[in-house]
Amino acid sequence: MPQTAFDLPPQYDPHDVERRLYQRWLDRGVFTARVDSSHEPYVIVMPPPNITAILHTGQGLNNVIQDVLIRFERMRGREALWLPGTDHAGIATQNVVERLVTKEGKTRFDLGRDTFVERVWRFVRETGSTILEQLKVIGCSCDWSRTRFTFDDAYSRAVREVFVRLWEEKLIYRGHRVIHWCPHCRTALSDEEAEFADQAGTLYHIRYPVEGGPAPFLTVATTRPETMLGDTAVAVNPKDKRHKGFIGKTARLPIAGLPIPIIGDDAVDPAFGTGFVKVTPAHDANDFEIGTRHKLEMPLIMREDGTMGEEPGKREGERVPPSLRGLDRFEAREKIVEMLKEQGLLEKVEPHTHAVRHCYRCDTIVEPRLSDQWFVKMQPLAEPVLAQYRQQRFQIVPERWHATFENWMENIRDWNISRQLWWGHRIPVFTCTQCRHQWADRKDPTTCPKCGGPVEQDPDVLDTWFSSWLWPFATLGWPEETPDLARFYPGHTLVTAPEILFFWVARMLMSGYHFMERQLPFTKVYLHGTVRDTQHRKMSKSLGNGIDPLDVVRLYGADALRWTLIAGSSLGADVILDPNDLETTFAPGRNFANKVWNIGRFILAQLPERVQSIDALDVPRLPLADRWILSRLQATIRETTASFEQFRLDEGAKRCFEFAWKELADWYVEAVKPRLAAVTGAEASLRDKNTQSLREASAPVSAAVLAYCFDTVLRLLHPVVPFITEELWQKLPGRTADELLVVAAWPAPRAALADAAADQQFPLVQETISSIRMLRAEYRVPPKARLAASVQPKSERVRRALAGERETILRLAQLSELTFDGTHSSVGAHAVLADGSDVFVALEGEIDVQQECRRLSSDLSRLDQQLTGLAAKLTNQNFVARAPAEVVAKEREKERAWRDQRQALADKLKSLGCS
RNA sequence: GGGCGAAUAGCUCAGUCGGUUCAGAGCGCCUGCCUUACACGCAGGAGGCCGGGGGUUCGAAUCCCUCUUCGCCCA
Repeated sequence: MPQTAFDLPPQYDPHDVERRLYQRWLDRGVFTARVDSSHEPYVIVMPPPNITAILHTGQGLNNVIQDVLIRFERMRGREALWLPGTDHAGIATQNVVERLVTKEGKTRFDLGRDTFVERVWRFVRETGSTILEQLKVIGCSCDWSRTRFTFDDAYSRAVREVFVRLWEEKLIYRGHRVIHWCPHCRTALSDEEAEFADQAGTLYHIRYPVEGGPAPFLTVATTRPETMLGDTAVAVNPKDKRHKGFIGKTARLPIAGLPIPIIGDDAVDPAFGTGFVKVTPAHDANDFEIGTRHKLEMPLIMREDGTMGEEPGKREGERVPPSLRGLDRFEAREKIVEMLKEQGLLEKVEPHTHAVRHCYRCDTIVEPRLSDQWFVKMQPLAEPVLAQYRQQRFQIVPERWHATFENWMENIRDWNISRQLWWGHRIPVFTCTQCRHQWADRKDPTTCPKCGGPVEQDPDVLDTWFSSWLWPFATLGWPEETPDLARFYPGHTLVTAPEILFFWVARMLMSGYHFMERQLPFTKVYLHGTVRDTQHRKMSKSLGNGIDPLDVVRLYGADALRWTLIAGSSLGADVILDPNDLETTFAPGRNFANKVWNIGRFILAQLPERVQSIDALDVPRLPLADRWILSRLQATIRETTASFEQFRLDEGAKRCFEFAWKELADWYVEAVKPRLAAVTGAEASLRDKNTQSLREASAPVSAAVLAYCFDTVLRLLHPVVPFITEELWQKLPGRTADELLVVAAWPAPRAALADAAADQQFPLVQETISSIRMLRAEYRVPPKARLAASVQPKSERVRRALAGERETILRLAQLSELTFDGTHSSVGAHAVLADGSDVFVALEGEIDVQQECRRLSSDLSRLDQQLTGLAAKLTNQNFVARAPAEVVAKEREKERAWRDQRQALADKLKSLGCS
């Protein structure tokens, strides 16, 4: 097979490669987990994105992390299953489709429930898998044959089964209480869905006249004056001495003009506002508690859409005056404040910043509202999971989430699972219109099982999270006992953002434990960071500070995107990207890919058709450079593997970068060029027959080493940058047409190739070369000028190491001559290596002795400073006595080397006649 | 109000067990190079009181306390 490496373009073009390779992986079915294999499974379930979603950078990060892990474990021989899918996302989807319907000039009410739901299904069929297609573009190796949707028939059966079981276990109940209501989405929300946001508001101090009290009026402070129409009491803390005389008296509610009692309740905070609190039981959760204790009336004074008044069909006018009826709650607020002002009842207003809950889907301010909803009793589900956590049966990484998780689990609150939506799993609760019997059913009943009367189904649907909390097993076919379920449950790692730790992760742990015979769905939860802009603001559509990952793929390639995301996020830390400067943000990834490409281009061009196996080499007899690079590779394998195992993906990626670019390309490749050239005949300047034969003999060896190193580092890099590595790996000699890197074996370190001596000695070669290069730069020696140099090694061992790499030093330092006897002509530049070895470069006529003196004495004084510090340490009895012997020994060794170095410098200064 | 995290080079960040020539990387900057794998590159270089203060220790970027600034979560 002729080498085609030089046909490769000098710049890597990802677009050509990515689509083709991804298709090849798909065609070969390498992402499909086999249910019948003998390999131990490794399972990740993807956090299902909403069907309305298009890929943003945060999801990019989330999925690339999962892809790195799944590719890593797949290569390690596990039966890897990465299960993808989408979430039907009740509120979000209903909102999106409602907007589409609005554009058509209609409302969902015009269409009616069935037609609207059919319209949503059409939307799902048309665009529901957009984001999954986008994941393919960035290289995600999901098992697409197992793609699931939380509204699939089978999945829906699981949801219903879970509801009915919980019902039977009496863990589902009907609650009458104040919940979070989104007037825009017209549905209830769970505690988690109603997010706090600080808001600059106003505190209104309002006077309520008092009948026969200690004062003509009292003053309440509120941020929501419009709710006063629903007040049924004023409360004070009975311990509040200021207001004691008021309890038992009656206040007259302004505007509504109703008498309301003044009551005492411990829940009132005397320090807030005036100490008087208006009590609106139907529109405030705390007031509801007070109202319950005092058996107060609880009138609703707003409709579901957030306008003032009672619901249509209900009695109007009792509390909301006609002038306010139908007004939006915020317009009503202004109007009420105006009315109060006119009546002289507005005492004062002051700015007041407070946390207000907003709908997590539409950002509307949530209205607390009294209503009937279905709740899940959570404590019985949470308790055993918390116990499992404390027994370390699963782990949250990074550990700092520990307290947050425990705190939430300990104080878990019941979960409002009903949503007043049309798009979602219909709640399977049925009521007999005749005998009022109510029950949950796995099948849709036609008649009441008790009396045979007609039945009605609850009109509401379930919270979306009530289906996604079943994701790890409902996706595998539960409640059926499928082979997939038996094989791939429980899974292993869950990768997600901390935002949904409670929404989703905690609940999955609970449902898994509860419904899957006490088997937790995964043992590791990796919570990664958030993608932010340079001002540390979360990327979001509304801020316009997002980065479209597909733009990045188009401009820089998928590998560049992946590289930036992985290398940029250390364990659990946020990733900062600059949406205004994609070049600075993503060019490093592209540049690295290009570097790998060119390393490949060079190596492939050098390799013969048949390359020796690394096992065939007599490793201890190899040149130092070979032994060194092989040893560095073993370290790279070990460190990268360990990093990936601990989710330290950035570390693993950077270690490979270091090896490929710095160690392999910058040093080893450069070092072996002469040896390889001897075979290709490109460099004919061979000095003698001995050298020639040595070079010829070592060319196949260098090829073997290069091939092994490159093959291995491609494997190590593959999880992070799958495309370019696959493309190059397939071009290595000896590859058969059907071999794929994606399923190649993860490298194992070979103990025989670790070489501590080479690790120590090659850096001397590097240091020699660097010091000569430094002198060249210092004296502005023209790049092409070849110089004569002489090194006086500190020891015989060093001499042998340097002499063994004489050719390397000659080439990389651009020398014409190199001796190891330390002899030198009169004029030249000097350097001293860390171990005290002496370097001299002949620079006839170009040397400035003054400059030479300055440089060497500055080195000397730096050393002196270091030595003084070190001496102080070593003469400190406390240090010598208390520090570990090993540390003391190291310090002594350091001192010895520095003294040698210092001596050599001093000698040089003397010989140069520096003052 | 309670809790968590962050602060290290101009920028974005590593620094895991307190001790290695530990003060690092990438980008940016300066100097010189198109050295036939790569200018998306090569070689050399400048640049930091490790946020302030206090403490523990033989020894602190690293552990403790405190202050300042920023971010997040929960009520």
